[in-house]
Amino acid sequence: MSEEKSTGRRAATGAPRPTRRSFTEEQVVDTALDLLDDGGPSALSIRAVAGRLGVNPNAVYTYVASRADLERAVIERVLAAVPLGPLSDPGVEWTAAVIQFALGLRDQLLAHPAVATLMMSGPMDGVAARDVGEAMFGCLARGGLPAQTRAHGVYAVIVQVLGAVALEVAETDGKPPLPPESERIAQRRAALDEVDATRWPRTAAHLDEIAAWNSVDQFVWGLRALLTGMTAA
Amino acid sequence: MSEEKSTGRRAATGAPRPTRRSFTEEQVVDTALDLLDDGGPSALSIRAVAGRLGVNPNAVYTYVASRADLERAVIERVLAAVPLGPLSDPGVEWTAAVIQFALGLRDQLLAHPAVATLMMSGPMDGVAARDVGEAMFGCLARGGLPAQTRAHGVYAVIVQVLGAVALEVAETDGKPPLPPESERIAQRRAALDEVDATRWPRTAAHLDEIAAWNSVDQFVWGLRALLTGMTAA
DNA sequence: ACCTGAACACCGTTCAAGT
DNA sequence: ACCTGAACACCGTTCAAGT
Repeated sequence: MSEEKSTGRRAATGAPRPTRRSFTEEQVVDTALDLLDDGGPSALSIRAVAGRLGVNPNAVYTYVASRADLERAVIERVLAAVPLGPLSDPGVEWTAAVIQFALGLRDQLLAHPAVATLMMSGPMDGVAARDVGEAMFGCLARGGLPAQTRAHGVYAVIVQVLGAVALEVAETDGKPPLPPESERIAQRRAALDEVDATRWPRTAAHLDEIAAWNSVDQFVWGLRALLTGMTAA
Repeated sequence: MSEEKSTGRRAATGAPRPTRRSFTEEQVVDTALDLLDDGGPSALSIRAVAGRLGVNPNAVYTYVASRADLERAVIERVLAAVPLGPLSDPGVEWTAAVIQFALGLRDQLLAHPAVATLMMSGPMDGVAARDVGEAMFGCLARGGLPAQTRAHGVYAVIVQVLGAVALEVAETDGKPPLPPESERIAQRRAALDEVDATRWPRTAAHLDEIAAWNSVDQFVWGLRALLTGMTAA
């Protein structure tokens, strides 16, 4: 109906021309996250996103380059919501700060369980991941750890935290809200009744503790052990 | 051509009748693992397994209940090949035994990278996983750790080991053999050149160390820190 | 009991065409 | 520039039928 070239601008202008997109990339990513939260890991697809937005499947490719690209964006979105404040708060002792941060990261991932799985299956090199690393480096430096220990320590903590959350989430259907901890432990405990005590006697002697492997207590215990060991080294 | 009921046996006999299966479940699982090794994570499908076996897609359901079931079987198969000997060798100091076992598990998973990812996305409650847990319990008991510490410690080690391997593998294409460590580190180092030193100064100060996060050295360092911290507690 | 053949309801991605 | 429409080459799983 109107003249497309009415502005008469050319490529000489570095600024991108105003577009007439129906959505923003943020909306597309939000939709993807909604799908994951509503239906678990298998609910995310380009076609499902398109369907929820009311467009043809291929229209999604206006906003993301591929399904993998969309997944990266969702991960970034969730990671960016993790509180980093504790790590740079000079009033909090550094190991307490790491634990507080780790609990916040865990909360965020348990709120979007399907994303936790996604995070373990691709490189974490986005802006939000960098921010996390940077804040961790700051915290360990504040703790007085020598440079080498700092670098090893930052990654060891990330491994412990993401590993624990991923294994925790792997036992759920990936749809938030997850059952409360007590319920998930009880379910594990019930399943452990099937363990053959003749074949795995030492395991059978620890059924209650094993059932609680998916607990905050275990999470913090592992992290504390790691932090203690890092400091000793 | 022949009489199907020639034996005349009935359901009263508990033993299953002899079958005329074209394959064994083991062959099907082997085929699945071959597909993963040849083509990475996305290469595994029921239809691809069927294709490689030369049968119709649904014939695969004679041997596995579902795709998820097949994945569980593949994980079990890989996990069963991890050497547990070190953990029960009384001649090896217990922390050295854990590290030796962990390196063996890492080797096995780096040889089948796609399986490492699979392992983080489902519950690990198979026979092979139980055997690993049992051996770990034995090792930590031999180390003289009190019962409570043992239970926490076994899981913390599993988290650290599987978390590290999963993140390591997540940066590859999942097809063995993976490039040698030096090459993978060099590639990470090159990518890190893009890091904005103004925005992430502490990160920028550690580019060489961060590039080496995917190394055996880092792997052992994290594990040692954890073991040290566990002993102190 | 185990296979084939056919079908259902999906995928990600690409291409050509419209506006 | 962004959308529609159509297509290609896939999925997991189910059902009915053959042997």
